[in-house]
Amino acid sequence: MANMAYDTPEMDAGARLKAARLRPTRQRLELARLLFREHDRHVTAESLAEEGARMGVKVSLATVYNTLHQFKAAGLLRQVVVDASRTYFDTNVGDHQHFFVENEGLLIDIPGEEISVSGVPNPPQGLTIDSVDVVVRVKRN
Amino acid sequence: MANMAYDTPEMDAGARLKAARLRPTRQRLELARLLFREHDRHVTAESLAEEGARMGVKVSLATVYNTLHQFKAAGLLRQVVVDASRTYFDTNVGDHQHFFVENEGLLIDIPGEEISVSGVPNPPQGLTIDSVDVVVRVKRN
DNA sequence: ACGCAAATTGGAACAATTCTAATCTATGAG
DNA sequence: CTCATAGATTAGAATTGTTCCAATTTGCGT
Ligand SMILES: [Mn+2]
Ligand SMILES: [Mn+2]
Ligand SMILES: [Zn+2]
Ligand SMILES: [Zn+2]
Repeated sequence: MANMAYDTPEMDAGARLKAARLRPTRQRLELARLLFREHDRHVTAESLAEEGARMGVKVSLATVYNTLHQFKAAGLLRQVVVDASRTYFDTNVGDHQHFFVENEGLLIDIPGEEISVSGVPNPPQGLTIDSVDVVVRVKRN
Repeated sequence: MANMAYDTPEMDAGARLKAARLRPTRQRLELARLLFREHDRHVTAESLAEEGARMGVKVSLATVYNTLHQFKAAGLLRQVVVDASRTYFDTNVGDHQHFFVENEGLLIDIPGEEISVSGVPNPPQGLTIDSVDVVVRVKRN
């Protein structure tokens, strides 16, 4: 077997779950296949559930929520906060930022190398930086 | 009368509403007084409603929501998206960014002069930049 | 195969927000 | 001033996204 990165898009769903120490249940396998079929997907619980339904995957909405949170906890997904009423999950866990198309609820990646934030002051005493998130809000002309 | 900026914190609630072309109702006046009493406040509808209740201001929650949105539309407040389950409003409408203390739901201002974002690529065709928002997520040690 | 911890599920519960339709009020025309 | 009316407020219902719950099912080590 060729040398392979720990977590690659071409890694199959089973291996992914194993690496994350999550039981490879039918639901998790099928959701992982949907999620990691392509790169850089941005989904909400609802959108993923719908996609599952369309693809004939039988999973309850509760399980979609559970799975997204478990994948996030396992580092397979990251959560992106751009909208006060919906939670987005991102299959791209690397360093990058986002354009957010307000009226469409669409997220577009900005590679981490392109963008940079400088001059972030030290946080107040007793606080440690977790992440620096940039959201470029854009509107369709 | 001394020369005065268009929208200053020391401006009284009535003048503020007049400048924003909003009828100076009792509720709007009282909420404006609470909001602009100090600089740089970050409130949620719930927190402002509670504060009102504490201060003996009689306003319904529906009106708090209406008022926050109207103030925002009038440019008196800006909305800050940092949490997927709550909407924050900011009395500081100038250029600045935020620390967000995750578990406490607390927002802390970062002056706009200190922080700077560079390398934002041009948005995809047909999209125009609305704002560039930086959220530095921090955790209590 | 069995037993059991872990996972799934439908539906109830929740929390934040918006909506509705009835009532009240600021305002400006007369 | 008085009044008519457009605009504002309100209680409570409705909606939405998400979490919780208790019952059932399933993956997996023995
Ligand atoms: Mn502020
Ligand atoms: Mn919600
Ligand atoms: Zn992304
Ligand atoms: Zn602020």
